[in-house]
Amino acid sequence: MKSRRERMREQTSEEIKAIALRLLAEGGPDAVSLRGIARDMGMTAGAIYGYYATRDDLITTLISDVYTALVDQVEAARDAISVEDPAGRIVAWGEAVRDWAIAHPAEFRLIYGDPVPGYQPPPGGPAVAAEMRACTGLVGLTAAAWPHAESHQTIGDTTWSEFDADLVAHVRAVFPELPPAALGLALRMWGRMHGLVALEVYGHLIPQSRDPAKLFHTEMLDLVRSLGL
Amino acid sequence: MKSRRERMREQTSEEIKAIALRLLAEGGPDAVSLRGIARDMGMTAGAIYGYYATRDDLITTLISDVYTALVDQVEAARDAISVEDPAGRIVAWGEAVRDWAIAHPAEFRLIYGDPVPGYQPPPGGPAVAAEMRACTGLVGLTAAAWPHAESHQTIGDTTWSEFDADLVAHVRAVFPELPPAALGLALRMWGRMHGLVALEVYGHLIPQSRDPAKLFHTEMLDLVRSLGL
DNA sequence: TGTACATCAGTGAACGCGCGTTCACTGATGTAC
DNA sequence: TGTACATCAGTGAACGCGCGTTCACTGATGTAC
Repeated sequence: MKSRRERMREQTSEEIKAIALRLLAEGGPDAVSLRGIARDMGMTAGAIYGYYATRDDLITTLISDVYTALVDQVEAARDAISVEDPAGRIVAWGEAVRDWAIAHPAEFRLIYGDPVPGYQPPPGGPAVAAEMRACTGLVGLTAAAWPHAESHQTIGDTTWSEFDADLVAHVRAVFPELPPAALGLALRMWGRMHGLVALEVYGHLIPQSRDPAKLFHTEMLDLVRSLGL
Repeated sequence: MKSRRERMREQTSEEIKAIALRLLAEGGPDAVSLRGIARDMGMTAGAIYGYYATRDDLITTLISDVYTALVDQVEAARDAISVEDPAGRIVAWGEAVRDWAIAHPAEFRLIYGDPVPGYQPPPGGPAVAAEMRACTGLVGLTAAAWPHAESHQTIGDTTWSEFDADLVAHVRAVFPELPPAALGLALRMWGRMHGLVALEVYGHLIPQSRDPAKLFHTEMLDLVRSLGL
């Protein structure tokens, strides 16, 4: 049973994060400062140290939260499509990534770009757990598509040693039948989903394309087609 | 005939940029400040205003220079391969992008990420010219591959209206035979080359892959294969 | 129910820092006679 | 060649700013009797 004080603490802690995200969305990475957050909350900057040990601590929490939200949404989009339709699930995953990125460009930059001036991420990265989930999600999609995709890939010379040992152990435990080339394919799919979205979010696609959504959709269709689905 | 003073001016102007780039490479975006540059040059911060009207002016010049250097290198890599080998030229282009990015990660971030805290790019973007060159280069590669690629693409419902009018005018002038779907393909190729490189430069691939170079190479081979080359 | 004490969230002032930018100036370099 | 003047690159001090972080404190909220 949480005391009133505990509940208040949690609420304030959440409010700090919420306002930090709002400042991020409104003013970009530079706008996220302890003083700015405190100002917006009607507090003193020093008060935040009652909730986060340091500015970078807060940023790390933010990145982790945001990455988790992204993965939640992307997994949900995938699960809205039947497992009988691996191609649909891949496309849904990709489209969900883009939809989220377009809806939350500042958060996308926080995760995949330079987060905030002077920020030093903790060893292992600020959002290992969420990134791992994203990665295994992609491997799952690849595994489902592999029966069709295999014949379209050059699998001969790919070895497990090209990948991180922990990742390999995990993948082989969950999908014992999968060859190393499939893991490579999963990472390449990640790159393919990331590329156009990153270009668009950072403003490099807008001068060229009037319909980035369609461009991305075409790319996703081409992706599943190249998988033989 | 340039006077001695003029030559000195140019030299100092170049030195400012060179030191800014060194600081960027060594200390990240936050390290690029007029005071930091002046300190490194043994000058006063105010002296820089004799060369650049404002900090953002300098950054804009920097971005433009760096983007130009990238495009120079990428075009050279392409031109090292015979026009008889469109697939080889595409792969060379992609590999050159990655090689440059890995050799100059800070510069890559300057171009494709958030450049520097507080930087406000000029209208039209800081490196329109270089980006246009990159874009037309990709369209050229696509045009060369189109005879083989066409049958592998879904071209039916792509229209010119999905793209920027100026870009379309330029493309149609240079490659009158090319359909709109080819322009879409060029942009998607851009995304495909960008994705894995961006992930790697920003540290999202390293925890997973021990050999990102090979992963990227596989992706490029898959790209030309999917073009029917 | 009322009082005495402990907890602890938040204050406000201060610290030292580095930043972009301005400006009156100095002193070396160039030019004209 | 030598002198008088003009140009102009760079100085150094100052401006106001916002930042992260610390710390002695206040005053409200909770707890124990």
